[in-house]
Amino acid sequence: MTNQIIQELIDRYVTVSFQVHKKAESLIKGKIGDDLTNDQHYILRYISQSRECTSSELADAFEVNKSAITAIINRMADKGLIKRTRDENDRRVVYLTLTDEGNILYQNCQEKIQFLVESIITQFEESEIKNFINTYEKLAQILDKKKKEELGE
Amino acid sequence: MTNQIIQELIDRYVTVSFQVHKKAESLIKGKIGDDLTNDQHYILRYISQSRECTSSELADAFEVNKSAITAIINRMADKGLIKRTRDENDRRVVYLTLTDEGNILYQNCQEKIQFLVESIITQFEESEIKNFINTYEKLAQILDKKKKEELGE
DNA sequence: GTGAATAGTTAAACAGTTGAACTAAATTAG
DNA sequence: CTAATTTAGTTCAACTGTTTAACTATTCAC
Repeated sequence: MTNQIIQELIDRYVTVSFQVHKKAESLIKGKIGDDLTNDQHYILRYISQSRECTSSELADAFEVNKSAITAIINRMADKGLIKRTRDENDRRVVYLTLTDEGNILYQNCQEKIQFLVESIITQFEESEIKNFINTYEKLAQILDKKKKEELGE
Repeated sequence: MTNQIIQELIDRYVTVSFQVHKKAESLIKGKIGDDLTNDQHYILRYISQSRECTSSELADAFEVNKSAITAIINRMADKGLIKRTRDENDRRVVYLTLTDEGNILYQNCQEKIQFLVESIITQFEESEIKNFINTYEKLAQILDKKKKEELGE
């Protein structure tokens, strides 16, 4: 690739990734409504998909400090959406689970988001969207490696 | 596409887009350092690329309220990075420009981010990354249309 | 058993966001 | 030409998310 082509690709990538993220967040927010923030919805998703979810795991996945997770979980626990349970074997560990109320709210939002994403994905050819997601996943791996490199320096 | 395939694609997409966004933000933050937030850096980028940038335009691009932009611009103007200039023809309008200091800081960060993105992009075959960005841009358009549909309802 | 590591919390400080109320200027409609 | 409406932007209160540093409580390693 020539320098010029690379410059152009960088510019297009930076612009479009920003735009897509902002637009997607905005659409999802419209679906979720005022009961949850997007982050909170994603945390409910993460907890419901993980077998034994802890604050540290969330902090890792979200790439934020554990205290940021504590704050979010506090708010959601106050609203009765999440329950904390101490591990009896290692009493430092706290497992996070959805309450019934949290689960109902999550499923409700999830369904709407599912519809939204489906209505978007199905506008692409199957091969195009599959290639897209494949590259996206490769990108995630590369970013992960990059992150570890930077930390290792 | 069968329902099952669609479900799987939705799940992969939601997961990977979240991951890539978090990882990319985290890497960029590492490059920018403590002088700017990622949002602030992107605002500098936007202003420096736009000929006559206003708060309303930024609010539109960022999909947030104008008052959110006012708050960000206030902080950056206080730090001497951005200058406000009233339009003499339409005195409601305020144009935003970078100060020299703002421009130097921006260029400095921009260079590092450029290197970062380049080191990532060049790990893909030219055709793969081009296809990826093409689909990404198509996605941006679809999301835009979707947004307008939702507003129109 | 003592010192280091781990899981999580707390508190202060700040960035980002919303919604509503506001100012000031421009546009439009009668 | 005035009055009502729209537009650009700001202010304020309230809230979410984040970081950093200091802290508690527990477990691990030697």
